[in-house]
Amino acid sequence: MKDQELFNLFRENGFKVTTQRLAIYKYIISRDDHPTTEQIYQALKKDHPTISLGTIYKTLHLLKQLGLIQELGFNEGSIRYDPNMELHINIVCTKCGHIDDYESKSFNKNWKELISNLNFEPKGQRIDLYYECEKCKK
Amino acid sequence: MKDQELFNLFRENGFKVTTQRLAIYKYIISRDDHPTTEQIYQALKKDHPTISLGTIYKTLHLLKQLGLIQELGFNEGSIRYDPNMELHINIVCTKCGHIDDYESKSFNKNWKELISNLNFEPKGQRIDLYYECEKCKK
DNA sequence: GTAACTGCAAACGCTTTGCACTCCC
DNA sequence: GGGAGTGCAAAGCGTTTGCAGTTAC
Repeated sequence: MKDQELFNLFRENGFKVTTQRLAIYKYIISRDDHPTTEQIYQALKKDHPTISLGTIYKTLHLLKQLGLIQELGFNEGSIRYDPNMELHINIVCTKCGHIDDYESKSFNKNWKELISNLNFEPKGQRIDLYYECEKCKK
Repeated sequence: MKDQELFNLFRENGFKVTTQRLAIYKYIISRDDHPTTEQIYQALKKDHPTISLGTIYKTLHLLKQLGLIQELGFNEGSIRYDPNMELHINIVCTKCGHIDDYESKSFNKNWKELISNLNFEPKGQRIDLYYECEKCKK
């Protein structure tokens, strides 16, 4: 998404474009794992020393509301934020919590078929596959 | 699972069989939605007036450790407990949090195929499909 | 008898809230 | 200029922990 489109999306929905909001969104899409709030906070403190956790939480809710990110709640306590809104599988390490996205055309085809046979309209999905990653096996 | 098998599973793993543990497990499997800790607590207080939330949390961890239940973390804050350990789809209402299990043979077939093509061994999965239920639409 | 479990209360950690100050538009 | 947003600190809430009393075996 171009910056201009992002700005418009914010403004059309009555939200202001601020340095903090841009920094948070850009940070999330720059990563292919799905960071926690704390990771976002730690990473942004370098360039934005006064940024607060409160702002990060508020911004994440806003981004979710705009359909730009998805929240993935886990049992470890923390929530992770996934900017990949397309149909995909989260490959999750149960030890360290690392997440990789995985795309399978045959899975997607089957999923769409399944959805078209339902008698209600789905609003989204979450597909997790759990395993133990190489690092954690050692 | 027969009571005797359950007792043995507990004892083989060095855990004692207690009234509270049995009550918690039986309550979870008696329901087809997936209750929260609070719901379990409220329901069991009637027959077990002195039961505590602490005991419920400890027991749930134990049941998870024994592979009898699965924890489903959501963003609403609370965790839900699912005694269905077979491959299935959770049909989740995003408004009220109600969950129904759904089984699809063609999905299961496709999923197993997908898993057999991976270069690592999966430890489990979680498949959620989100929608808005009839009650919440009104 | 004794090691494990329960129940209670305090502690914990992540998230939300309230409010004065600041900044976008 | 005015209202929305930020940053800070306090409050909130689900979960975990510690420990004395109790129970399974």
